[in-house]
Amino acid sequence: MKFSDKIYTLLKKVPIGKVTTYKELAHATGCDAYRAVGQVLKKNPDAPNIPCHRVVATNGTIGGFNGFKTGPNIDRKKSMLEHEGIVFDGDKVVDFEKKLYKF
DNA sequence: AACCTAATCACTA
DNA sequence: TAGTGATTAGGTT
Repeated sequence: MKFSDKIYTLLKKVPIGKVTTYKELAHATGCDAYRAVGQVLKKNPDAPNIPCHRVVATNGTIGGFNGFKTGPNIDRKKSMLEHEGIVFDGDKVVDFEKKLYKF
């Protein structure tokens, strides 16, 4: 429970207009459980308070969302991020490293 | 350069 | 205890 709880807390700390990666998130928790992060987010116990859409892959791509590696859900996520101030170039984030929230 | 495979960690049933 | 997953990195073609 510590791992997931940490993930939630960190994610809530991410300000609007910023994004984070699974790797950074995992490293912030102390483990490199990239996949575990996704697992925890998938469960998403506090969806409205946890911006899972601000979590992207390490290379800047969205990676996946809501169990869909690609498709309409991804577009939905992109729209949300654009609304937050994040710009998307195809499936990649523009100035991703610049907008990456560092813990 | 692009694609595919294997490895790794935590969580759920 | 065993299986799964919203990934990542590396090697191969």
